[in-house]
Amino acid sequence: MPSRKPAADGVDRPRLTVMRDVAKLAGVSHQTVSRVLNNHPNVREETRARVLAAMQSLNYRRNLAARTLVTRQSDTLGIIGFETTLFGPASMLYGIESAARDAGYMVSIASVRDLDRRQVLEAVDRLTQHSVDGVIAIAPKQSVTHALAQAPPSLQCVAVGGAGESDAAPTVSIDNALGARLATQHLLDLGHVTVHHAAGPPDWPESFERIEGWRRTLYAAGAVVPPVEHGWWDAESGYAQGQALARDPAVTAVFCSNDRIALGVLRALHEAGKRVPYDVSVVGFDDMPDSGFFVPPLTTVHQDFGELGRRSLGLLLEHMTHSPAAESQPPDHVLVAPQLVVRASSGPAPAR
Amino acid sequence: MPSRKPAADGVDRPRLTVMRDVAKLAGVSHQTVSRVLNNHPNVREETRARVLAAMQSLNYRRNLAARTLVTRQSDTLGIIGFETTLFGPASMLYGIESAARDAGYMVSIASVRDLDRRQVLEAVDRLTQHSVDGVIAIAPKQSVTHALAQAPPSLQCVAVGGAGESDAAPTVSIDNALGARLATQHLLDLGHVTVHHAAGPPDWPESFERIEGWRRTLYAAGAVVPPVEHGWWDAESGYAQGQALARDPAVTAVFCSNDRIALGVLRALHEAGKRVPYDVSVVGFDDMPDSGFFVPPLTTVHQDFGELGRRSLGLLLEHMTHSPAAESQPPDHVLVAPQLVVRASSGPAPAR
DNA sequence: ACATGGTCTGTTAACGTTCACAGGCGCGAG
DNA sequence: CTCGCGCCTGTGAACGTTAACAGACCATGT
Repeated sequence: MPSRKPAADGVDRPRLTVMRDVAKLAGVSHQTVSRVLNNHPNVREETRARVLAAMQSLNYRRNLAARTLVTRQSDTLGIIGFETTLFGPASMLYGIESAARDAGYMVSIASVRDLDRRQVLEAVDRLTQHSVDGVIAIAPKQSVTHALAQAPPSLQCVAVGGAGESDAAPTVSIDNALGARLATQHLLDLGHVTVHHAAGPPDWPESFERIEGWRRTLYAAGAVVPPVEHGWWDAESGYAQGQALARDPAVTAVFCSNDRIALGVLRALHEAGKRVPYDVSVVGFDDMPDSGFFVPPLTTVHQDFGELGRRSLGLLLEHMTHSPAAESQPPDHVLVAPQLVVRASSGPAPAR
Repeated sequence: MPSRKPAADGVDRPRLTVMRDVAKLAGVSHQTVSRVLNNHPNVREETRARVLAAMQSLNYRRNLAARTLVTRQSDTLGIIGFETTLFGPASMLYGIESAARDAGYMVSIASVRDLDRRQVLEAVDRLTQHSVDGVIAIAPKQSVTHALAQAPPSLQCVAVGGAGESDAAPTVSIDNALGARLATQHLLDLGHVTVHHAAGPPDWPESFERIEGWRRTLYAAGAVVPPVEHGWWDAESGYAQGQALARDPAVTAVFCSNDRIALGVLRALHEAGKRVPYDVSVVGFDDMPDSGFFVPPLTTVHQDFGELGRRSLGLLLEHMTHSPAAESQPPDHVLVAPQLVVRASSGPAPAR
């Protein structure tokens, strides 16, 4: 691995202030400064104050690299990101980062373009080299958690968002099945005979679990389960699926696997002359910031991505503290409950 | 500053493999291993191969903390992020990160909740402590670039997205005035007598520059410049502005400061019975992934956030290499040109 | 008076790299 | 043959912090 970055021209060496400088000014040894810095109990109050004052006046910052070298702790967490330009992942990222900051950690991010094992392991490797203390993977597919299992065992990893259960790593995710049930039941309760589904990609657990939740709800209600079309997560795919649904007069209610798909479906229905919600009801999933301003405002399943991020951080920290103790028991899984947000896009089934 | 993170229980010390181990196995000195690692020219080919093989078989990874300690280079860049859950900032973040990876850098992120000087400086401080080699600030407001000027002079900073010119730091941003001109001129060319504007927050340079670009274009065309309402960047604000605009029969064309505002305007117009584009034309700014699936598909100004991220990284790297040389000349500013994307939401002015 | 133990502080040795320097070796020129 | 000058390699000392240990000091109980 050649290092092709601009070599720091060794011309300027500002000689930053270090512990010894502080120590000299405060008239103590560098070790005492260290003790003050690390809140050791056995420092006389007056000494501590003197050291603190010296640090202040010299504008001293401790050198984390040196600290990391000896403690093998970097106070840095790694995040493996995927599709972080989208609202969901971006929000999780943000949630993780703010929670991490509050806990005194820095976060480094390693994005992957695809979720294959090679790229994920490479990301883990880069993070490991930068000696992160733990890793959170924004991992919407099983392949990631599997890859994570191959990470050095000393490195604690947790997966967030997507793949529910997994014996490879602890996970935090939305209760997708519950969300799907809420949406579907809501539509059934409105009198719709059945509910169609505009799904996401079939190999994504998030999509799969929503399909299952939808299917089971229909089944439990004795409703027929219409065939499901698969697509991608975007409005374009929703538009295509929506066009097909609009052609079928039996369709009075559509549950979409996310809000972007719903946006496409809304447009397709509109162009086909179907009025929402009078002719067809539409429900989404995610509750993106502007979903309340679609035409009409979208009924959807709200998921709290920030909470997801915070919970995953909590779980990681927990595992980092007593890792060897909990070695025996299987990794735990946190499920966060989503909430139905009813707006104008869903209404009573049209009279027949 | 107390450190309240879980203390690493010093029970397990796996004693990772270090240079000395590799050296011993290859029958050379640790220094030769270092040379191989850093691609120094003066290593016999055969020796290099032996060392490489030893590294391979021991699965050696170099300890970056130690390296950072002595070289004062961490191969890590810092990003100061703001509102990173939104599409624009999130995309820039991603663009920066991928470009950084290609250049051999890791990125650490420090989000700020608000853009006041204190928080920005605190973010810089956290990044400095983790000894980043440079900083890119996603800085939509002047206050950030000003704060950046207070950063330790040894730390190279660039600002991206938003505030155009600034003598405090080099910047990379979209040519907002140009974008506004493209949008406004497009509507004028369609025969609209004038163009109204649904603006963003007045104290954001991005918003301000778009207003100016819009205003100047109208002025140059001899069109009257309608009063402008200010709002936030979201659909809710667009909706409110849209309701007011819908009441005014003179309004036949609206240029919105971003796509989310446009979404709200579209809804307001729709609810007021105005048909887009037959009664009123609407143009947005950003070209978010799903803007092509609004009802109707949105004509908008496309900005390439990823490119913005990449360019800012390039600029930063450039400044890091020959920083003392370019000391004298003022910081440079890169402007990226946006592009008009014509879709269905804009059309000829209605006959009167 | 003397051991005992607690509190506070200083000394020395890691941690794993890179840098500066010093050598050994071979080869062509004097 | 010897000198000098390239290559290639090894030795020692940083870098700035924390960990381990030892010592000084003070109070307390016998």
